[in-house]
Amino acid sequence: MAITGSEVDRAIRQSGLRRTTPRAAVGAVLSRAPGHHTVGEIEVAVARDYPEAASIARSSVYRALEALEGAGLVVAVRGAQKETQFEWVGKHAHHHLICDACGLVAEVTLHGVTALEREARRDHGFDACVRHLALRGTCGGCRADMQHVGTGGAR
Amino acid sequence: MAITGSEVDRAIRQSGLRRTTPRAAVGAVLSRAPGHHTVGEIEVAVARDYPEAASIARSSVYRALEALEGAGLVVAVRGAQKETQFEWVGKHAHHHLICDACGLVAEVTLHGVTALEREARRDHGFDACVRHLALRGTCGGCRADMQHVGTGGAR
DNA sequence: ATTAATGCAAAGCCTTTGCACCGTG
DNA sequence: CACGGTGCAAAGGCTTTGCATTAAT
Repeated sequence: MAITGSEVDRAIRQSGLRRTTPRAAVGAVLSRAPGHHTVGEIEVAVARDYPEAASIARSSVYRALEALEGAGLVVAVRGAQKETQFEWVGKHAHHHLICDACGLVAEVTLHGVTALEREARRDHGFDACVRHLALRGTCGGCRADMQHVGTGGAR
Repeated sequence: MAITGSEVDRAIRQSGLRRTTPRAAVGAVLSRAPGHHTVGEIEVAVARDYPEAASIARSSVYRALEALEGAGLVVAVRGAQKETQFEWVGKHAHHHLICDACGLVAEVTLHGVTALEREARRDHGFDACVRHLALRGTCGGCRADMQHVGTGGAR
């Protein structure tokens, strides 16, 4: 016990999940740090922020994330990198612009996504759930740089 | 050499890549079978369709896919499943609606995506490249079924 | 003839799983 | 008190990498 992130705790319980130390700690860490995080990062943050919780096994972090994801409190982002990344789901869905050149991750709101969901439902009878959407591409700065280099390879 | 997929061969060369047997075979197999394919499936298909090519190592399939992806001829889809899936990129970008309930994959065209790219560029100066977009959610049929079951879990 | 890609095999690494013990409801 | 979750450690499986050889330009 302990680790009373209050808000997070409530969210966990309201999802019908048992409030356990690993889940509370993982939830607290993620909710406090917006953005994408690997399991390793989460494990370190948990150990750092909750030394009292002593040892939270890595497998427990995985299982906690699985539970939280199932409850819709966390989204898993399986991107280009091998390691899956996780992110706390805030009030409203938001979106990320990930630059393949410099790795920059901009957090923005794309209104077009709503239109997209509507289109899927109206034209295809599909109930899309876009809790999180990441668009890959090139940010303005890097695009300018590429002009200098010339024939940039791919990736 | 051999395996003259003509069209695929040309695409490979025009991308500035060397046309090698593994690349040509992998490209031919993918271009002939629309949809997502795992490395294992591709390996089997290559061995089946090109017995003449004798042995194409699995690592070569991986490297060929990496090269083709870098050239923009193939897209990698890292979804919920552990195995990465690959797909040949046809003329126009298309989109997939993946039902989390029944696994159905519908291939559709979402015009809203273009608007989304425009929005990213205009409002955020970001040059998004959406070659392939998969929307997860629930298809019409499964949504109807869920009414019966009641409190459906997630995933 | 150069330079890069392949094949083979072994290592890597993230993730999952089994089982006994402990915490939660 | 019963059930579900946790810890620990080992297994699992997809992917990557090193090096000598072979193919492509």
